Amino acid sequence: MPYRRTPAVQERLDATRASIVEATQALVAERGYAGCSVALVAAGAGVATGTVYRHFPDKAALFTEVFRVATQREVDAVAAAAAAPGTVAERVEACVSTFARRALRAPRMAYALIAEPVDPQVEAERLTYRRAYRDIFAALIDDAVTAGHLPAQDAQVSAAAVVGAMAEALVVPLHAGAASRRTVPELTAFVVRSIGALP
Amino acid sequence: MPYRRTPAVQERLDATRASIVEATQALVAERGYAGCSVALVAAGAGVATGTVYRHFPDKAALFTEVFRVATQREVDAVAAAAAAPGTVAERVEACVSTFARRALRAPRMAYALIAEPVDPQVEAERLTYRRAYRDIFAALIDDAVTAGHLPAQDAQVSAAAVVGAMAEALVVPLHAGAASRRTVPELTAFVVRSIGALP
DNA sequence: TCAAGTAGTGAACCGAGGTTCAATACTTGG
DNA sequence: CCAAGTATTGAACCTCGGTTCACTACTTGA
Repeated sequence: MPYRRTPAVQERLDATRASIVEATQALVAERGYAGCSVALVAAGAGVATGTVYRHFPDKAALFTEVFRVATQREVDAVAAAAAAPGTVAERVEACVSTFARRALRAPRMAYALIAEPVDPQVEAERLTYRRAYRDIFAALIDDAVTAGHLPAQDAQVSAAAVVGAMAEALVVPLHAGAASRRTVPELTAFVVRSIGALP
Repeated sequence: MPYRRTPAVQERLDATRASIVEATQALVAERGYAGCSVALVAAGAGVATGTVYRHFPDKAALFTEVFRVATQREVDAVAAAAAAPGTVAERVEACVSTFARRALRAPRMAYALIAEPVDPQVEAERLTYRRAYRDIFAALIDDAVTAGHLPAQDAQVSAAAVVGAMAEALVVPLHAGAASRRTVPELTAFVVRSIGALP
């Protein structure tokens, strides 16, 4: 009975796969999707280009996974902020400032996740995650409207608009490399007003 | 004294150029940038591919011009709405509904202008036009704040957020092909609230 | 040590689509 | 009609980065 894939080997395989993902993340964070060839990824991970294809069917799949992992981290952070106790305004403020501060702390990566042109497969993933953000805000808004803390409104539309407002208000600062000190509080105030909450 | 470029010839050249631009617009409106090869553009304009390159240095230049013309039309429409007399709320409402209605009337084109992945040169143009939209709203907000009709706020941030809100709230409807009847009024209400205007 | 089988390699391959250019068809003033 | 110059053509070219695959190096249990 010859070769079997032992736990030790599996572990090494997993480590290689992880290092590929890691190298890709690092490259995206440094130069965005644009400057991210498979050859560069492989070099970054210390493997041959062919090895990348033993772990991912194609480049899009690799990028999709990297995008998914990075974005899920952000979504989780915002969801945690939304789950904290407090008034609607406080919770929304927490969400917005969490999102904005994290984005501004890693501007190149944030730009890649939010706005950089990507191929259609990754773009589809981006839509999925925008929906995840939207759902967080929609739930918050829906509850507050039901409880009478917010004026009647279509939570889906409001939530989508909030997500767009956050993204757009940060695109220019992300390009510039840093936001003015006032951007985050201004944006949170904007969002609080937009859903009709009292500060 | 042989060949000179006579007015008649110049007219024909201009017409060819225009038909190339027109064919590109039609193609983008129909299938987006993704399904828009130079060969297809040439076929649509009834010329050979080489002819396209006698009018534009490269594909990106052609696309940039098409994008610019199409977007300028939209910006002008919104600017006209902003210039109409009325309260801040009324004028902002007019801007938002103008933008939204026009987008929903030509969803594929609107998606191409607002959100479809494009190559970096066209993306740069997109940023320029987002800034144009932003400037319209920023001027409106600035004036109203100065006049005491709106609470103090950073007009640049608010305006950027408004633009993002409009874009994002429409992306899903544009993908779906049509918006719910409520989307436009909900969005206008959102924007009016967001800048602190009284309806 | 060995046979069976898998992971890793990286140079070569490849396709799609933008771009070029030699050849052709026109246009112009005389 | 002609010479000089221009517009048009479209098949061939080129590029470039994703993908493949024959080959090598390992790993495994007996």
